[in-house]
This record gives sequence, structure tokens and C-alpha cells, in this order.
Amino acid sequence: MPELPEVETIRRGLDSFCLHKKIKQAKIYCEKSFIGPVELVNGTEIIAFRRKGKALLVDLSNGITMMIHLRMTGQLIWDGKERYAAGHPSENFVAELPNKQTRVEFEIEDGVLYFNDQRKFGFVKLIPTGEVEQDRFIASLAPEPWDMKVEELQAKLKRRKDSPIKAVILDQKVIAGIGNIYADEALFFAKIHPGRKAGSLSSSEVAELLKGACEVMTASIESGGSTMATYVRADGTRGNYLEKFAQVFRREGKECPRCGAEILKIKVGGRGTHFCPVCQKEGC
DNA sequence: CTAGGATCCTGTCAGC
DNA sequence: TGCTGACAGGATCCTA
Repeated sequence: MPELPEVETIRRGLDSFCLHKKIKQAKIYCEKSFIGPVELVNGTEIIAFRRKGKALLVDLSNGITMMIHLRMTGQLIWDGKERYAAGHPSENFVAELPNKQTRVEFEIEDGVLYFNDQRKFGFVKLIPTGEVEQDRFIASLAPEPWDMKVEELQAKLKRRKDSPIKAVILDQKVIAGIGNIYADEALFFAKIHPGRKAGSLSSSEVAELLKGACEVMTASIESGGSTMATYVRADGTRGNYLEKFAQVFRREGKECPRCGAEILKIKVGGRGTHFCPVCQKEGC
């Protein structure tokens, strides 16, 4: 997904467009994508947009919370006086809606909110607001990078000592909010090889990694998330916000911005992984 | 408990 | 052109 910065981006946007507005009606296009009795949201007022890790929480006036998880390809698109979208980047941000990837539609005062999701891994789930903390995913969520202590992270890495560090930081029970982009970017920042055994990191390396995660995610949030729609360049061609700040992600074959060496792509923990073989040495 | 792989689903792209 | 396999910004489940 749609990692933490993208969810925070859509949270902030929705906060400005439809906080305190009434949801007139929700329409479900894909049963799998909506868990709970849909009638519960009709006629309620949105009283808060919160976020925990990569989960967006929409508190409603009747004591129900909609937990929205975008997973791999989810998108939230606000269509009101203007378009505002975040999540998996695609033409849906500017396309006619609803379309065949639309799974849920919320008709709201002043606009329509679309939940689009190509692969249907994402979902909207209704939970009584008071029970959100007991939800399995939410309950097991680790602190976000800025709330995480170096010692706590290192202790967790020791427990997973034989797994590659990249795979471990993708685990939301270890640290919340990091996904495939920011894992690669944070490891590049800290000059750590993604395949290093988690237990082999020194405390100063863990500190750098934590610092890297904070830096790359904060920078992304400040620029509106890496996937805040596609934008149009001065020459009329389409660009992706990712290219504005990614140092290694999807840059295989290109030059490392730090040392000029060629960025490589390998597989770690089943995920495509990008790194600089010179800055991020295997051994250390 | 950990580690690693399969799985959910749709779509696109490279290679034959 | 048509087919096939690989891959994809996530998380869970299963097996060893």
C-alpha cells in the first residue's frame, strides 16, 4: 500500500474535505471488500479521521468506526469540488468513477468517497469504536518509528536474529508503518545491506535505521505522500511523485545518488529489494 | 517460539 | 497474435 505516509496523506485530506459531514449512503460493489452491516453507516456523521500504522480509522456518530486498510492496491479518492486521492498510484486518480476497480462508494455531503482496489486485498471493516483497540491487527501493532526506542527495536531484532533485516522491519508487530518502499529507503539511509541478519546490527546501526525510517517517512508526508496521484510535468508527460525522492526504490540500473555505483535489485523475504552494493555492504 | 513459503486477487509486461 | 510465467508499495496462514 500505500504505506504510512500515503495513509496519513489521505487522512489529512479527508479531514479538510469531509470531517463533520454526513454519510448519506454507502454502496457496495464487492462484498469481500466490506465487512459488517452496511446500513450502520448510512445517515451517520463523520466525527474523526484517525490513523494507526497503515490503518485509517473513521469514527462515526453512532459509535461505529470504519477501519480501512488499503493493503497492496487500495486507493481512497475524494471526488467533490476537487479531486483528492492517495494510495496505490494509478489512473483511477483522474479516471471516471465509479469504475470496475471501485469496491465501495460513500455518498457524502459535498462529494463522493471511492474505495478502489484492484486486487481486493484491502477492506473496510466496521468495529464498535470502543473495541478498535482489541482488533487483532490494531492490538498487535508496534509503535511507529518516532515513538520507538532504539533498545526496544534492537531487542525485537535479537528475537528475529536469523531473518534478513528488511523482512523484519516490514513486520508491523516489530515497527509500524514501514512497507516495501520505505524499508529500502531507510536501509539505504542507514547504509545497511537489506539481507543482513537482523541480530547482527550494532546499536548504532539500529539507531541509524530508526533515524532513516523517521526521515524518509516524514519527508514523504510533507510532500503529500509518494503516491499522491500522478502529476503532469511541464512538458505534458506524466510523472510519479516517487521519482522525486526515492534514492533506490525502483531505481535498479541507475546510479546511486551517494556514490554513483549501480543500484541493484534482488529478492529478500520474497519482496523486490533495491540497494547500493557499495554504500550497503553485505558484511559489516 | 522462529523462518520461509504459499496464499488471497487482478492486471501488466517480457519473452517465446 | 496468443500464451505463459513473473511480478506487484500487504498481511496472514501453514508447515517444518
